[in-house]
Amino acid sequence: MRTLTIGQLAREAGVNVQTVRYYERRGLLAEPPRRESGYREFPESDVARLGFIRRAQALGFTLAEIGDLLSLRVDPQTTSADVHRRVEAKLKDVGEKMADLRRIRSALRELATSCKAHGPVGDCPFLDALDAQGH
Amino acid sequence: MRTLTIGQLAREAGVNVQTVRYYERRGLLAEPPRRESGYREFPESDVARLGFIRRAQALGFTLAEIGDLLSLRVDPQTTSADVHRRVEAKLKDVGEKMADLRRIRSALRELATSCKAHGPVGDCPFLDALDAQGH
DNA sequence: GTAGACCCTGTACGTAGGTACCGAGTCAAG
DNA sequence: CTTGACTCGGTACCTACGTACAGGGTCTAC
Repeated sequence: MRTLTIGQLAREAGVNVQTVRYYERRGLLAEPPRRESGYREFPESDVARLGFIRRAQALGFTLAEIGDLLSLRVDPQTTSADVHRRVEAKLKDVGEKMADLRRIRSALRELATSCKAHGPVGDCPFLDALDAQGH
Repeated sequence: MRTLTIGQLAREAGVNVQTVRYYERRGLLAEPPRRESGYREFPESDVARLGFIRRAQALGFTLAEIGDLLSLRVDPQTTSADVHRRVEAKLKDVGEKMADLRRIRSALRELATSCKAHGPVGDCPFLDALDAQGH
């Protein structure tokens, strides 16, 4: 299997080298094997893993939560029921985020179509829709 | 119209007083009128505005982006076409976030149903689905 | 008219998530 | 076998987003 140095990994994932080391310290990336010299040899799959971390982050998950998400995959210490409970909790989070996004989206759409109608702007108070609802 | 002191606003919105002042400095809340004494008098609508800010933040928008979103509503300096362009850009962001959430959700669901099947956990490498796709 | 809760400004401190710099060792190409 | 790019670990620094504290004025209920 092809392996990557930290620099190659960072370049392919679009993050910087220090960030990779930081994630390793935080436990988001497994500690990779090393060459004699001490150079890390990352599996290629870590490119995708970094991509996941970045996307999850952009959705407002903290690194701790992302660690949770990633650890859900294999963790021989925990029971099936336990995993299931954690998955359900994450699904609830995700559902709430989706609902919020849908509200923002529909307000933006309303803004787009309504303001298109009356040429010069000036009063397009449609984003108020966002404020009004929920929580 | 009923007005709120900073403490009342903070309590109703579930944030702390310093945070309200911070948002005001950042331009996310309009500077409210003051009493003789210098006490701020917030309109009640700022409760909702704070709620919006918090929800948008939980979706990974920065305060600067949230400021953008909020300023889309009324800004007499800008043209209709300009607003429209900015709205479209935000819609694109939102669409990408939704897509990412959908992927996370479907991976979580797969994890939930698959792991339920084989009692003791140990190897449930389904979250890999997340890594594989996109971007 | 005073006690306790609240507000003012200003500045300092805290946390999450990186990012940069250092001195030293490693690697690949010419 | 040297040169330039890369890597190592360690520590220091930075930005975004708050949060706390200090010293002083205000409000309201008794």
